[in-house]
Amino acid sequence: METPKNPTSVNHRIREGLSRVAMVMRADDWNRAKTSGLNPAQLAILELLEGRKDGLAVKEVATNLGVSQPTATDSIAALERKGLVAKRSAGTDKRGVNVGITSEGLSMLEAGRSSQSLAERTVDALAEHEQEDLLITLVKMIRHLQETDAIPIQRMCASCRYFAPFAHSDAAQPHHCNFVDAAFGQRDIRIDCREHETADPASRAATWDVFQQG
Amino acid sequence: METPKNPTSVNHRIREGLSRVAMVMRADDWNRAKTSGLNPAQLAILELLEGRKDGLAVKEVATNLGVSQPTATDSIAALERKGLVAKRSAGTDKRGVNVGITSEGLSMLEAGRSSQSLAERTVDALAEHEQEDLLITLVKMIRHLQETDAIPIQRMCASCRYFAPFAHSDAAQPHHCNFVDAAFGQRDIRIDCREHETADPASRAATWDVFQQG
DNA sequence: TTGCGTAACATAGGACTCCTATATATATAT
DNA sequence: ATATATATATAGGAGTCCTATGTTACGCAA
Repeated sequence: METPKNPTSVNHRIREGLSRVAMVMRADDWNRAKTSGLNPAQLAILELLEGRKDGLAVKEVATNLGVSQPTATDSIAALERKGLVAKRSAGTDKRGVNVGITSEGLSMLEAGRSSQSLAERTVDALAEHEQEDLLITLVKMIRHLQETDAIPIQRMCASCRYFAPFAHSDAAQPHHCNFVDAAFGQRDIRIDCREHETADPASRAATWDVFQQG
Repeated sequence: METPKNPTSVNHRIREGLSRVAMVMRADDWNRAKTSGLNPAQLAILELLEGRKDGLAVKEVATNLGVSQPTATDSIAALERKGLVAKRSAGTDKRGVNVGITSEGLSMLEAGRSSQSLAERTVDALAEHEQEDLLITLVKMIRHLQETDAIPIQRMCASCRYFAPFAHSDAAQPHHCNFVDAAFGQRDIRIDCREHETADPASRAATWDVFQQG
């Protein structure tokens, strides 16, 4: 039994697996980014900003990407040089800036979307029910990270005030979104919805309770 | 319906989720690595080499980490300066080298294992059955990547000649490992087993068929 | 056995990531 | 008002990561 890190732990093996998949996704990101003269960090910022028409503060970019603030400043500067993002000063607070994607940035993203990525094909190879389970599991992991303040609130149904889980008896479309006022299913649960509005902690907890029972 | 990338696609949302989790793991890796004066790339190499007492070629390090060969050379050189890995020339072929972890490298890894990482706690927060499902899903994804030659063969049960899936009727321990000659369960499936020996493609396919039915 | 194509690794050059520490200019609380 | 806290920028440094190219060394054929 000469074992490096308790290999009988499911936890450890899951993290090995996640690392592997993450590695592939990172390599994938390089390929996607490279074609447009970018790198993964810059591409990530562009994609982050795509869904936020009001822009983000430098600090928000940093926390969303899990890097330090100076690093975010660095990458934003690189994108600025290329004309893909632009800074404008944020409303009242004269210290803050608002980083927004430019139309050039949007076109660049659009252009890179052509071919199917390796990650995309890999997920496609899973059975439908596996995809659904994986999505829900990821939601649970991300929610846990949010609620323990490890990462900022993500724009998921789980933390959204418009989300009404299991509001319908229809097994295919049990949930309801009060923003678009429509029923939807497990596989339609959002990870990053631009219509998201953060609910207060108490109602988040209540909603999550209901969701978990399903 | 002004949507960036077909948000109705489960595939896309899963990749959003995986990216999020990957990001957290990367940030986590920085913390783990930092305490020992390393960075994630160097830590990854050290961990890769830990399970390979015979060492790896530079090229193998590169493919296993999904980076270019010069990048692998770079990082290996950084580790060499710190005395954590050592190169010796590979047997016959005088072009090749064998990169192996030193005892200093092993101690460094051991020292960094103390505290529970964020990723670890996140996986722990999942229910047991969810952990098991996630592990199996990851195995499927990685296998798909292997079989399509996107990544080199990983040391998983799925590609191992010693793996006999569903050899027993016991629902808790249906599989059998012919290396240790013991039964084991779904949650014990290995992602990176140091006893792995690659089976030939035909028997891999047959084994996988059986495994998938379970 | 000379020679060509190929394979393994190293080097060179360059753009950037990413960190910590610190400076600068507000904002806010006391 | 004054101290403290916040948002961003700068400085400095190690190292990642790429492409392109250089060195050897292998292996097979003419």
